[in-house]
Parts: sequence; structure tokens; C-alpha cells
Amino acid sequence: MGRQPSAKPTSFDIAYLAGVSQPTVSRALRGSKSVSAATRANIERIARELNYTVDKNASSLRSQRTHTLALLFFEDPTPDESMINPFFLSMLGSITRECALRGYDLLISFQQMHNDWHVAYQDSHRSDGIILLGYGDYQLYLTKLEHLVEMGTKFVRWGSVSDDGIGLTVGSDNVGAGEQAGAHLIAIGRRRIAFLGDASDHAPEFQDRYTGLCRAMRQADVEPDPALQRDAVSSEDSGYAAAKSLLASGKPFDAIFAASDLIAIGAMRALAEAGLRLPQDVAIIGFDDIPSASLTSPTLTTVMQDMKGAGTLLVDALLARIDDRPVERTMLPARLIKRQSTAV
Amino acid sequence: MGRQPSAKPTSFDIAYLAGVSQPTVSRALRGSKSVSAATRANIERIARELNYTVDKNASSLRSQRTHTLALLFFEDPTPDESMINPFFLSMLGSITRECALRGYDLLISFQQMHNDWHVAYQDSHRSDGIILLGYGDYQLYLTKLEHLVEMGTKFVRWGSVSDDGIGLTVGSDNVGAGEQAGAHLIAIGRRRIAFLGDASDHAPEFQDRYTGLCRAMRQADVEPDPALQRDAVSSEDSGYAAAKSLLASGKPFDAIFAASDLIAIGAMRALAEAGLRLPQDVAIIGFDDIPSASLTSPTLTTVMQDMKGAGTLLVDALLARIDDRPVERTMLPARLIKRQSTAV
DNA sequence: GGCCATAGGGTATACGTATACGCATATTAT
DNA sequence: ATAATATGCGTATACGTATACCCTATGGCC
Repeated sequence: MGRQPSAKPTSFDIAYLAGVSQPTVSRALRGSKSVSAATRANIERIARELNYTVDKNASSLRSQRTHTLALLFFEDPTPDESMINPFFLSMLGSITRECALRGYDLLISFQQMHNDWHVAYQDSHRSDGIILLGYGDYQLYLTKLEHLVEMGTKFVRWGSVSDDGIGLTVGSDNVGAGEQAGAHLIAIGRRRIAFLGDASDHAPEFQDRYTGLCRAMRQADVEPDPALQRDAVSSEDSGYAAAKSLLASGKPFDAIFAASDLIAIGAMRALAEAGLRLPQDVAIIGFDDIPSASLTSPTLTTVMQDMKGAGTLLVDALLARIDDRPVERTMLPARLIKRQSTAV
Repeated sequence: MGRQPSAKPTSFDIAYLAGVSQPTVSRALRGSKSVSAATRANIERIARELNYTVDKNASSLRSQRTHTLALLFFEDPTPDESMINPFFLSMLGSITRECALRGYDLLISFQQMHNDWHVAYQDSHRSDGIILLGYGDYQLYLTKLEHLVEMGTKFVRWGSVSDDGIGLTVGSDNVGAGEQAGAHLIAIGRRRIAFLGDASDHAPEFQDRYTGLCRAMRQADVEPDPALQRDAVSSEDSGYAAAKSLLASGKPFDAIFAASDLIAIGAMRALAEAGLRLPQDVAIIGFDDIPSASLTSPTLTTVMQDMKGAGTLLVDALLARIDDRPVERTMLPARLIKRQSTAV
């Protein structure tokens, strides 16, 4: 209780107590091999007794390495905050864990795409590298990414691995996942398969999923019908609208592959309102396996991404980049979770 | 493209270009009043042209202020990672936003309660203060909190405002919310109301909610039956088990107030399996308003906490504490969202 | 005209660590 | 035995900023 304020101990204090010089303390604690085992042990003991911790600021200033990563998450500038991509949280969990494991701190910041995030973190020596997550204006995104590359900033981003590839990208095997989904729908006898989700190059991940779907269909000698594709962003409302539009067109369809679970959930609402039975009249598959997917009725068949692996891979790739080690681009496998919405 | 690597500009570079000394640059950029308007404008212009940003490490080292907050989130050591409290994400959003607004960075870290998190952040000068979020072994928690207080560490925590109050606590009006829930159940004619959630002082928030429920019941001259209370942690499985135990007891009940939505969802599963009709046989209310709450069937009546307000308040309170400004403890109002599970 | 207050900004230095370099002593090679 | 390493550590200094202190010029006031 009545403990003295005890000014934070410095490496000088330890040096004094150990009868050595301050640099020796630094060397000992950082694991330099040019300090004897006995001296090191003694220094470590004293450090522990004093509850000494290296001053992060001084250390970073001198070494020019912060041992901190920054995670920038881009949110759509919508009023509805719950639209945050639901699997983000799991990824955040594995990213923080991986960072902790490697001795790195994690700075986090939610950003709007139009802000000047691309200058703030590297120049001010807050972090050694940046992880980019989320969506937004894709063209603006690419512009700023180019700027990062120019400045020599180290970064990784989550996204479509098969895109033009500015910088280093880590992502799921969206094409393969789309293919799995398509093959499953074909296997249960569906031929007129609709796709809900932006198929343009403004949303490379959605585009990849559509590509996979088409590939699976063609493999079964079914030609995808462009009239059965509707643009949608990842939200219930957008999915609802897209399905409405599809229904209004009068074009018959017996299955939907939605680019995200939120889109799928919105679409299910529209289908139910139209009096269609799921999955008898229309089978439906989502993407992400958000918690709600197992609560819809019928429960939603969907694609589960490897979020733990994603966090680990993002951090590993970024650290490799920071250390100028070579890093091969990797795609994470995704798995189809079959539930009632495709159970015939 | 072929831009020179251009070493990061320092305040000396600016000083040279502006024809002043380095300290003047520092003063100008930090808004000191002892620098003329003309000089300041000139310095700011040059700084902008050079894309200058203050080196965070040097600044923090010298001023002993990091302008960074640390967010420590305690997760239950369960294998299931999705158990992370669902409203955490919204709170995270508002916390980061509030930090950005105040010019603070946010460090985030997921912790197990048993780790030595209580020494790592303050001593190493990573952050000016700590926000504590989440659950875990409550007794261990209190011990470590006392340690923080002893060391003079600035922190705020999210939790029960009415508890013993080690340090500064910000939280919802859990008692009031429980009272609302109870009053609503009474209003629809229910008298035998069960409570699922730990009612001991190991989980003060849940305890508060139970207290509120009891208060509302007594107000209506209904004596709460302790036999209708079951301990549960915030998970579907736990809720399922608790409801099962309740059913097995044979004690009749016509309503359930669950301490969280996850508990409620698990309980609904158990009730459905028992062939009970919701809400005719048993009305049910949850807590948190997670996205899934509107997808259950029947949709779940629940309590919505003010998560945006929570983030703002946590940050504000912590900053006040850091600046040694007085800070009054505040409770955030919570709102009952009425859905089908209590619609008779 | 002498005095003081004030504005504006320079000088010197501290924050705590990490690293280049040098210098002994101990070890091995020849 | 002597030169060539290697080992273990001290000395000096740099990282980039913020602040205490000091100095000059100007203006107002009596």
C-alpha cells in the first residue's frame, strides 16, 4: 500500500547494481552472445527483482524498430455499424495472438478510405508495418496502395490473391470456394443458378467467387446466365434488394449463390416473402459462416474461411516482408458447410 | 516512381529551411503561444510540403506521454473462440473512433486473465492508460486490479458500476435494465420468472441484472423464487444446460430472463426440445441484442446496451483520469427491445 | 530617459536505449 | 615463445524531440 512511487528503473540502475556498464545490461537482455553467461544471469535476476521493463520508446528511437504492427480496418461509410464484416473479429483474435507470440504489439485503427491513413503510420515511426483489412472504394484503395509502395512502406492486405497484386496479398481461395459451392448445387440437381454479389473488378473477391461458380457450371456443361447475376454489397438490405430485382425479372432460377452470408440472409427474406420454399424451390448458399448462419430457417449452407490461419498468415507474411525475407503468396483453403438450405 | 528514398525529414530539416532553430519548430507545431503567427505559418507550410510527421518515439521519450491507450480484452480460456462477447466489436469501433478523435493511438491485446498483463503496459511506457474489457476469474481480476492501483497505473474498466469499485468503472445500468425486463414480463402476465446467469458476486453484472429482476417482481408483489435461478456463463451451451436443469427440476415457470443472448439462445433450444411453445408457454428475454437475436424463431426480446456511448465514455473517463481531472462514475442507460419471444 | 514586462526565439540538455569502436585479457596457432 | 584470434566488456555517441533557462529587442509607463 504505502509503496514509494519508486521511479521506473532504468538500465543504468541495473548496471549499477550488477557492477557493469549500461550497454552490457542492454546486450545481456537482448541476448547478445558477447556477454558471459554468469553476467547475463546476474543481470536478468536483478532486472526481474526490480520489475524492470525496457522502455519501448527509447528502444524504438534508438533501434528504429518499433516491434509494433498497425492494423487498419476500412469500414464502409454507412450509418449502420453492424455491417462490419462479421468474421473480422475472429481474424482480429488470431492476429493479436500471433503478434503476441512474436513479441509484437498491435495498433488498431478504423479508417475511412478517403482519409490520409497512408501517411500516418510509417512516417511517424509508430509501426514497422501495416495490415490492411476491409472494403471501400477499390480504385481509391489502389491509388493509395501505390503510394505506400513508393514510400517503401511494408504492408500486407487481405483480399483477392489473384488480382493485379499491388503489394503483398493474403486471402482465401475464393475461386476454389466458388467452385465447391457450384459443384454442390449442381450435385443436388440445380442448373439455373443465380449469383448475388458484385461481379466487377471493383470487388475482386466477389468476382473470384463468381468465377469459381461459373467454372463449376461449365464443368457440368451448364452455361452460366449473366441475366441471373445481380450486384450486391455485403449487407442484408443489399441482398434483399438484389433478390427482389431477380424475382421481378421473371427469369426462373432454382438456386442462389450469395457472395456473403449477409447477402444470403437478405435474399432469404425476399424469397420467403415471395412465397418460395427453401430449399425445394430455391437452394441457397452463402459465404463466411457467420454465427447467424446456423440460426436462419432453413439453416444456411455456407463457406467457412480459415480465419485463424488468415491472421497467422497475415502476420507472418508481414514480418517476413519487414525482415526482407522472401515471401510466397499463399491462398487459404475454404470449406463448404452443408446445412438445410441445400438439403433436398 | 523513381522517388529518392528521401530519409524521413526531422524537425532540424524544417528548422533549417525555415531559418529558425529546432525547438522553435517543435513549439510551433505543438501550438505554443510563444511563437509568432508568421513563423508558425511558415513552419507549418514547410512541414506539410516535406510530409513531415513528428517521430512518435522521440516525442514520447522526451515528454513521457505516449498519446496511446491500451485496450486489454480478457477472453475466457475456452476452445471456442466465437464466444467472444458479441457486442465487443461495436464497442471496439466506438473506442477506436473516440481515440482517433482525441489524437490517441490504440494498442490492443487479447489476454488470458492469468498472464502478467498488469505489468507490461505501463512500465514499458507503451501507453498512458489502460482500458480493461471482458470476463474471467473475477477474484484474480480484483487482485491484479489492486496491483494496478498500487503502481499508480491509470485505467478504466467495463463492468458493474455498483460493485466495490476498485479503480474506475464504466458500465450499463444493469439493475435498471433487469428491472425493465422484469416489469415487461410482469406486464404480460408472467409470475413464475426464472433467471439464467450467475447470481453470485463472481459475476457482478449478471448479479445486477438479477437484482433488477427481483426488484421489479417485488414491486408487483411477486416474491422471486431462488429455485428458479440457474448459474450460467455467457455461451449457448451453458444456457442450454441451465435450461435443461431447470426443466428437470419439475418446477413450473412461465418466463425466463437470461443474462445474455447467447444464454437465451441455448435455452430456447432446450425449451423447443422439450416441446414448449414460445412465448405462449414460456416467454423469454435475453441481453445484448446481438445480430442473431433478430434471427431466432421466435425473434428474441432483449436488452440493447449503448455501445457507442460506452466506448466514448470509457475513453473520456480514462483521459480524465490520465490528466488527473475529476471523473464522476456514470451509468449508461439500456433499452428493452420487444420482439416475438414476449409477444402474447 | 530609465524601468519593467512581454514577445519571440536561441542554447543547452535530458529522455533511456542500442550500437560502433576500442581495449584489455585469455586462448589458440605456429 | 610470439603472433593471431576470440571473448567480454567499457567508452562514446546517436536516435529526434521537448522543455528549462537565458537573452535580446520592443513597447509602455511614469
